[in-house]
Amino acid sequence: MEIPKTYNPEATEDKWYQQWMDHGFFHAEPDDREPYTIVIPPPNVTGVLHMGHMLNNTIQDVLVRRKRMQGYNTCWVPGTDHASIATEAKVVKKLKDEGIEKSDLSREEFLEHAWEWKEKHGGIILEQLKKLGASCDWERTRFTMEEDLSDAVLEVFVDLYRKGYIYRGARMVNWDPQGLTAVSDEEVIHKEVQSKLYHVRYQVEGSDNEWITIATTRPETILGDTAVCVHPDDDRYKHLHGQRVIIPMVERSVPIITDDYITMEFGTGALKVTPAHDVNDYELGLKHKLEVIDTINDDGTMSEAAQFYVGEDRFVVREKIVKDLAASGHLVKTEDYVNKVGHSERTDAVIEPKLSLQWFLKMDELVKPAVENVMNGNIKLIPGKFINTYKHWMENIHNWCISRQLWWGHQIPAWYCGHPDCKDVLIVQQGNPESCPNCGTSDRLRQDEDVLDTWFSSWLWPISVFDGFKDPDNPDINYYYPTNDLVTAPEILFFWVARMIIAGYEYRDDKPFENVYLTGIVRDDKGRKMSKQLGNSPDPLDLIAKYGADGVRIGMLLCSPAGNDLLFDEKLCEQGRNFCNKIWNAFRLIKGWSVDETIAQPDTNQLAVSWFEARLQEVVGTVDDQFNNFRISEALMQVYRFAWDDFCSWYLEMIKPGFEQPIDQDTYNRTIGFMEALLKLLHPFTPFISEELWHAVADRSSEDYITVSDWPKANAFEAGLLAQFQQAKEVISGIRNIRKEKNISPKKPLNLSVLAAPGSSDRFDPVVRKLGHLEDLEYVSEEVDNSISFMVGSDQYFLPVGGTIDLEEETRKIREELDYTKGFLTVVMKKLNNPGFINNADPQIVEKEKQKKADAESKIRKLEESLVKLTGAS
RNA sequence: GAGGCAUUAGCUCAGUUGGUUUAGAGCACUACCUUGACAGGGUAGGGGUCACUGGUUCGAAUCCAGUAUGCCUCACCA
Repeated sequence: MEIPKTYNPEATEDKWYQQWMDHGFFHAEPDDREPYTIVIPPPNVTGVLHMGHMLNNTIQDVLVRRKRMQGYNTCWVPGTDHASIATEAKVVKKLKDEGIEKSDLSREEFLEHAWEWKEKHGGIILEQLKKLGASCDWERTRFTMEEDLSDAVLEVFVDLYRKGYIYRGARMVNWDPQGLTAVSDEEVIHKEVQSKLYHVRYQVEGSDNEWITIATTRPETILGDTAVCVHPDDDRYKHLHGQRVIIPMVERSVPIITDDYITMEFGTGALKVTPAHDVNDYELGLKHKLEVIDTINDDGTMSEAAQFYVGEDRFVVREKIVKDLAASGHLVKTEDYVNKVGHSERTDAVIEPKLSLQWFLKMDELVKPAVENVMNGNIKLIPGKFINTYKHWMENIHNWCISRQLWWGHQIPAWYCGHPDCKDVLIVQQGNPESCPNCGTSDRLRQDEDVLDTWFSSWLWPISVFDGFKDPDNPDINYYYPTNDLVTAPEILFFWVARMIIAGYEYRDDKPFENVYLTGIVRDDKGRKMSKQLGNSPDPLDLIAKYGADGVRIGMLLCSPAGNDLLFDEKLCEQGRNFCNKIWNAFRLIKGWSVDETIAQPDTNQLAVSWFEARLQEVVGTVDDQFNNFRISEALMQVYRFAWDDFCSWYLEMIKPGFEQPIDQDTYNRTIGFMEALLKLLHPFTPFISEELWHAVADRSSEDYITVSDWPKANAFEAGLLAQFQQAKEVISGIRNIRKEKNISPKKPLNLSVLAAPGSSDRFDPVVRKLGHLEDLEYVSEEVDNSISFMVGSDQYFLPVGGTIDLEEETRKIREELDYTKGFLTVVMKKLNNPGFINNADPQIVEKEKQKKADAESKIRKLEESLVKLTGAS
């Protein structure tokens, strides 16, 4: 049989994925088994796969595949998000590139383009997930803007409106002048910016030369000032209370007001008040009934009301106004200043606080069960450190601005009647109203132009994907909800996770999921976040082409402790690929053996099998524990070492027949069984190669796939066996060590003499013989002359190496070990001589220390004897 | 500005309620081996006053306080 020297992912991945699909292994329907359910964090419908998705979905797939093998009815629901602002921005840009302005299109025309774009690019990312091996139930793929899910969104809006949680009002919102929409507080990213603090003096009205100096970072808003505010207790300004000042350039007279909101120490202690363009100034304006002059247009240019530089961008105007103020003698000084400026998460434009009519959702009531059930552990965040962050956010939550001035999304189900008798009467309902309930006419009804925030649909995801709104008592929602695990990035803990929890309790009176596993952020090897702009993010599909999907999955998981950021390095994928090759070659070795059913099982093989059997049980137990604690990276490392060290380096070496010799039937069968168990443990991590080898290692029926095989169960095992083998391993290492030091060929036969301590086991002696390449192994009752010795535990081993022995060298080695052991004994004795230790420590611990003492003493005795012998001989 | 999290080998990390060798793993590194699975391999080895300073304790990488550095989240000081 010709087996290639290396594993070829290309030749296997698509083949198995197709077969899994053909067999419907990923599709789930409710039955009487226990369900295990994950809903995917829906990626942007027009997005492409990046490293974050790669990590996130690999983890989900690992969890799902293991549960599937454990016999759960697993359902991983995939889908995409319409991502209103991101997608709309892309479509606008695409149209612009074609010379079409959004403003030239009607809403309907624009949406046609948008749907066209969605049809063309939508779902690419889902196809990419298949390359990764994601075992989603593709028959359940959902999209947040498909009909059923849209209906759910509107239904929830109407319901919350009727419950009094949703209101419409004029408020200061975060305005994105590039996206031309309001965004929620959570979508504003505050960045530190090096800017200037300008000190500008305003003349007191009616005075000759009396001035008040304010400090501002935004001189362009001076044109909209409607007051100057000082602290009531500020002695510097007390004589000015009640007076008025003249705003430069626009020459407007405005009052000097007082408010204890002012920090006297900051700047000059005098604040210019621009109610239209600052959140705090707006509050001051309301309180002091100030005029509001909106000097900035939606697109960030100066408005007519500004009077100067109308139509020019606010940042250009800032420079110009500073020059004007300097020229007119109003600018007192300019200093460097670092402040935080809000930027739009989606467009990165500087956010402009703007007064506008928006829709809001009141959060204070809704949030209560969501806080409670995370705090009481009903929903677990993993790692737990995020609970603090969650709690803090939830307790300081603001009302959620849910309207967006966009077209791509769910249009708000609210109508206004333009009839003169009923100015702006509001109808909120699902579906077009036939007529105005107030005046009875229908021809002047118009729907609110805005759409809803994207998250206003995705917060319903765990319910809506199972049609829990359309049909709240259907078998799917009853069976799958609440789901089990959610795997996502901490970045969207508030945007999405918290809000899903809120919606879950509001609409199902139950949590949406039990565990939230928060992954880290993928960074490059220099710790920078991977991003398109930096160009430091490898294309996941390129990586898959280069290292195979399994290799990349291992690469991702090797560096992904839960909740910590991971520094991704392509070398890890290489390591993953090498590991796949290692497994592949183990298979090659086994398949290369010829089996002779007439030969009896040699002792070494019998021992190897019993040891490996025990070791397998131990590893399965450990891996299960790690999975249960979401320590996925560690579970992988455990399996990795089990495969590489235990299986390849020890087990296969033990049972390997001599060159061109056959192996006995028993051992061969057991080995195939072990290989199968190993492949099962590997399957969640490396689905493709494990499926490939599953079929290569034995003949399978047409329904027999590792994907649907049973996960190994951890059975009881003989712990003593593992300890005895450990001893044997150390003896073998000792022999190898001496060979190396003495330059003896690894395969030259040697004789080993053992001076055994009472109670030591000789069970693995056949293994020591074989792997130590021993001619003979004998037990002696006293030290052997002319040989080199080493100790393992309390047993002493002697190897006659022929030729002369370097006495000095041997003496030095023994002294070294003696010193170490004496040092060790000292540490142990310190504890045992300490009455506090004896009296306070757990008796079991004391017992262990006593045992350590006995062992060390016996070892010291033997070493000293050897030393006497050596020096005595010289 | 307020909270939170971290700091262990060159790198990435374990170290599970304080006591399992005078701290472990993977990768990287060094030396040697290499025609019978794998040079993408094997064997062995070097490498850490567990960030710093105090404290609690019979005993601290582990608990407490402070310092330093880094990261995250929240926040309306112009």
